[in-house]
Amino acid sequence: MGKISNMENQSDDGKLNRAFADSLGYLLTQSGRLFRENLAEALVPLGLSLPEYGSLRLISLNTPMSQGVLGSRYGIDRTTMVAVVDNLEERGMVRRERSASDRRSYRLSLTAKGKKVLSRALRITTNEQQKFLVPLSSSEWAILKDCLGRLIETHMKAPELIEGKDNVKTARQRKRNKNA
Amino acid sequence: MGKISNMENQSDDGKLNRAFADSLGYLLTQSGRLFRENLAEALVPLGLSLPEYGSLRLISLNTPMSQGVLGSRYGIDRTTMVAVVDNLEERGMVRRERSASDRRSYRLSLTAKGKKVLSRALRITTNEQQKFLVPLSSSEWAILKDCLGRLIETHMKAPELIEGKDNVKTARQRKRNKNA
DNA sequence: TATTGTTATACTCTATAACTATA
DNA sequence: TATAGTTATAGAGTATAACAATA
Repeated sequence: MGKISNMENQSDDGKLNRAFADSLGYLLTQSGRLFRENLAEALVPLGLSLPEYGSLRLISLNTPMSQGVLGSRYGIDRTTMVAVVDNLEERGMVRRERSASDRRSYRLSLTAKGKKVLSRALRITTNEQQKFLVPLSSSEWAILKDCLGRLIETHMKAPELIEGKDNVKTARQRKRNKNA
Repeated sequence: MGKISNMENQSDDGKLNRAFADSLGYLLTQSGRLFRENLAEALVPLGLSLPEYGSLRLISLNTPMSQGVLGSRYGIDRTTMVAVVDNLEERGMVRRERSASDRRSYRLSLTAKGKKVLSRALRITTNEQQKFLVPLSSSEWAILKDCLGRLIETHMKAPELIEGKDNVKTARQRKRNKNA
C-alpha cells in the first residue's frame, strides 16, 4: 500500500490546501467529506447509517410521510428507499401504516423507540458539529451557515424554474438524461 | 416515477432548507453536491470527468508525480487511479515515463495538449464558480473560503497525528478498518 | 522483503424496468 | 391510465488480493 511518512504527508496536505484555497469545489467537497466521516463514525454506536439518520429526521419533521416523498426529500430513488425503511421498520424505529385515503401509499411515522434513537442521534450530531466547528468563532459560523443556506436555496430552485414537468430528479437522474 | 408538482416541491425545499439551516452536514453536503453537478456538466464539452480534471490539476501542481501519490492526493486508491491515467494517456493529455531512479514508478506529466485542456478547464471552473457565488458578496466569499480552509486544515491533519504508521488512508479504508 | 503499477474480482450504492395493488 | 411500493437486475465507482518487475 502507498505508505507515506507523517511529515511528508502533513506538509503535502498543507501545500495542497494552499493550492486549492480558492477552489470552491475542493473546499466544499473536502469539508463535507470530513464532517460526514466524523458524523458517520459517531453514529455507529446507535447502529444508524447517514441515510437512516436522515430519514428519521425527515420523518420526524413531517409525520406522516410517504416513502416516495421521503426518497425525493433525501435525494435517493424510492426503490432505494425501500431497503432503508425496511431496515428501520425491522429495528422498530419506523412504523408503516397504509394510508386510509390512498391504500397504495404508506404513512410513515416514528415509533417511541425511533424518537428516542433520533433524539440521541441529534445530541451526537450537535456534539460532533460543535467539535468540528471549534476553529471558527460563533460569528464566523453564523456567516458560514447563512452563506451556504443562500447558495443552496439559489441553486436548488433553479432547475425547477427552467425545466418543464418531471422536474424532481436526483443528481444521477439528471446526469443520465444528459448522457442519453 | 415520483413526480411532484413545481409549487409543492419549491415550498417543500424551502421548508427543508429552514429545518436544516443549522445542520452543518446538510449545508456542506447539499452545497457541495450542487456545485459538483454544475461543474461536471460544464466540463462535459472538454470530455473531462471530475476525477480526470482533478488529476490534471494535481499533476500540473507537482510534476512529475507517481500514480500512487496522485491517487492518495485525490483520495482514491492507486488501483482505481490506473484507469483514470490510462484514459488521460490514451487521449494524449498525460505522459507516463519510467522514473530513472526507481524504474517501478512512473513520472507523470502533462503533455502540451494536457496543459491546453487544463487551462480551458480552469477557465470554465472560474466561470462556474463565479456564477455559483453570485448570491454572496466578495467579503462573504472571503470569509467562507477562509472558514472552510481552516476546517479542512484542522480535521485533515488530526488522523495522522494520532494514528501510527500506514496513516495515509482514504475515507473508505478508515471505515473498513473500523468495521473489521 | 517491500513497493509500484497492474489485473481480476467483489462490494457498495444507486437507478431502471417490470410487476402488483390500488387509484 | 397512472401511481405507490416492491423486486430483480444492471451500472458506476470503488476497494482488496494476488501478481510481475524492481528496489
